[in-house]
Amino acid sequence: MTILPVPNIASRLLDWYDANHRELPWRLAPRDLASGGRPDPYRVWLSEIMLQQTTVEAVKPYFRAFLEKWPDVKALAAAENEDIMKAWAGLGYYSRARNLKACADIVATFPSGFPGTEDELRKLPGIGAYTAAAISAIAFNRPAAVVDGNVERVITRLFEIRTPLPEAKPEIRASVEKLVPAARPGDFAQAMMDLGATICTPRRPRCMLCPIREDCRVILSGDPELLPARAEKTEKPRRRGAAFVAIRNDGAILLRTRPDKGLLGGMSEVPTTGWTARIDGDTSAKSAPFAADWQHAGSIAHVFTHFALELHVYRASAGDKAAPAGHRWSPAAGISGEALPTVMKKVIEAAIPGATRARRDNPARHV
DNA sequence: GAAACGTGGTG
DNA sequence: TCACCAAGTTT
Repeated sequence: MTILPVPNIASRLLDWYDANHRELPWRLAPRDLASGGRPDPYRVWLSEIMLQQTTVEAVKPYFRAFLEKWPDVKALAAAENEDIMKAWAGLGYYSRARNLKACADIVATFPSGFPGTEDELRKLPGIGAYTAAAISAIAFNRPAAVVDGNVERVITRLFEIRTPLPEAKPEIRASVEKLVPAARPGDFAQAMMDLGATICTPRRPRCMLCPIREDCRVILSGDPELLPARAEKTEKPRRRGAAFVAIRNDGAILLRTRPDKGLLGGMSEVPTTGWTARIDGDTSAKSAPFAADWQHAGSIAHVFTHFALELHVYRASAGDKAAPAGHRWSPAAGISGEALPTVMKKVIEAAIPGATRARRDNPARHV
């Protein structure tokens, strides 16, 4: 009797990918892919850094803006750090922007541009295990085991790995290494991620549409939604503080720049009481940058990865006062172009509604 | 290994 | 309102 060969998991996943892959700004157009083209390593790198812990939809406009401003790694290396921080503002995890620039500076000195091996990529700032494997596989078509959050979800369900993360990581990696096909490792990596993003979703996975459901252990014996299991997380502390929006006669706002390291490193902010300490900060107007008729303008709430913050916002007219040491007056028309993290945009909006919105007539508007 | 590090979407 | 989570890296 004849036994028909059963296509293996990678084959079926790639067939599904060919028919169902997402078209994304950093991916090659289908016809270029069909003719054996490879995506530009610079674009792959840029997109992968932006996509770290960040949704595809959030990344798209930033990716387009960066590519327009800095079309290649040499252009990015030639850019001012400050301009990169401004362009990154709102995307979060700002150390990525600093590392992006540091990495560009290094790669711009390499005659052949980005290296293609995981080991070499791994040495560059901002590139860890995942990103090194992703660039190596996607841009250079090398058989790297790409393991991100999507892949962890797909693999733990496929093989019913009930060990909680992060303890299960080595086992997951070993499983992926066995699956990576020699022919199309880059497409395989992206297929796994697309499957995780569109079919094997965290909640309510669409198992009926899954190209590898026949191989899936958990679909038969359990609830896919329960995997991957995760170690218990610690409780998120709440912190409080006050923020001060000083407004000069011409509408300029008093700003300062945060230190390069730590939370919101290198980003701009209005003066505030301390609020990154473990203890609650002062929420009164007592520690304002200078004496003035500070008016309470309400409070804003913002949730960071490891703590929730409540900032009481105070507003005052500052006349034509000179900026205190370490501070500067930012012209009203240029506020939307400042490197302001979202929490600070909330603060300024609470004091001056509409102040941070980019306007057509605003020359400082970025993007 | 654990903690620090942003933000926006979703149920 | 809240908890979870998203193409993770660094210290």
